[in-house]
Amino acid sequence: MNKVKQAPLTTTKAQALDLGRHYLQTLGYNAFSFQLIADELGIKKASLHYHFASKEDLGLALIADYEAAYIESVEKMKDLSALQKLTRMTRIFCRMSQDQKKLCPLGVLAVDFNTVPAKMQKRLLDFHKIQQNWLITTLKQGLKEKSLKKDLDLNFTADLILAAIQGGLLMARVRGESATLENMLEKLIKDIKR
Amino acid sequence: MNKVKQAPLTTTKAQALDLGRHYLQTLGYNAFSFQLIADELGIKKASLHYHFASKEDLGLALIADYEAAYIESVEKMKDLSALQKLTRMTRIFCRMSQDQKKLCPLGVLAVDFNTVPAKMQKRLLDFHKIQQNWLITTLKQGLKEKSLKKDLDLNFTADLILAAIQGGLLMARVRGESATLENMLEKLIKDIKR
DNA sequence: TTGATTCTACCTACCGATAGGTAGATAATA
DNA sequence: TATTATCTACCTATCGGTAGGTAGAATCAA
Repeated sequence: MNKVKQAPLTTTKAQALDLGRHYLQTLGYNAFSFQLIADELGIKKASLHYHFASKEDLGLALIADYEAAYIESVEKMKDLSALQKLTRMTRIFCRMSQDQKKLCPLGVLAVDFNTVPAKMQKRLLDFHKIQQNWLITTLKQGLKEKSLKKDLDLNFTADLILAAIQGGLLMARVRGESATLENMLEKLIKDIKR
Repeated sequence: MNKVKQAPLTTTKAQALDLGRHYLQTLGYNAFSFQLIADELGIKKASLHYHFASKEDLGLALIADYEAAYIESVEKMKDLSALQKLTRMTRIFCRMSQDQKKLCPLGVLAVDFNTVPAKMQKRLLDFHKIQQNWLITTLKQGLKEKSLKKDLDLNFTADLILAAIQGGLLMARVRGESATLENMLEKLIKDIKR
């Protein structure tokens, strides 16, 4: 008797965000449009502006969305060993690449950085710092667990992993294959194991 | 008496290419326009189409231009040791980042890959393979010269260096500093030294 | 319970700006 | 005179964004 109205499985706004992320990851920020998303949803572009007042709005929502997903998946790993965490984390990006050679939204927006509103630039930097800090913390955990080489340079290693992921995603797209990325990240972790 | 007409120091076409590369590296492929370049040159957009019939034309020229510069600088290094080559090569990208946090044209076009004509996609792959092969060859040279660790995985190391460069450039832009990239590439080379 | 009101989520129709690109005239040069 | 390099003027398509309207669901008051 209560809850007569069944809520839609996914709202238009949520679907729009999904499509937005898809097009951001495949086409880049400047090559995807409200029109593209609206067409895919079967609604009018103006209706999309009801949910996202501006492209900046949508862009900020996409970053927030991706960040929330990242934080959630990191949260899920909190009881794992450092090595397990690192492996799972890299697997996220391998799957991303396997899925139509998509790129990390952060990497895409880094390329489009200079064409994006200042507020988005700030969010990007904040998010990047979160990723960096998580990696450093996880590497520290690995040192404590004695699963990583004890003379590891934490900052360097964290940056190298982040760069390898972003660069590897680019290379996977150009080559049209994700295997190299998977091998690279796998070996990279093996190299820091003691 | 011969050569009455002094050739312009740089032709309009060459200047357009320089500006095109500049905007490609700072804004991405889809955010720079003929208008932008024409304005900067002080000519009309239509006049630019005299030199480059289409944006694809300009894009192909930019790739060819960058490739030529790459090959030339590689040619200049041909008598150096492997370690010197690697150091000089990474320095090219460090300077790129120092110069207004520019990205590698290849990395930019990898992000815009799906929005770019097939002919450009092919050239990108070709060029990428050239870079990869050069790195592998140089690493082999390093093995012969006994300056690199003898158990080095050549393909992995070459890919890692390429990825670290592309990813590092992205990170440098988001962070607004190039120091990390320089440190990263320096340490990466140190790590493969024996 | 009914009627008025407000809210949600869409619509049509349009705006100015800019994109890539073309036709054809014109000026300067060899 | 033929070629090169530029111009003016225009095209169509699309961009992000807005104005104003509407059907239907939800909320609130009598």
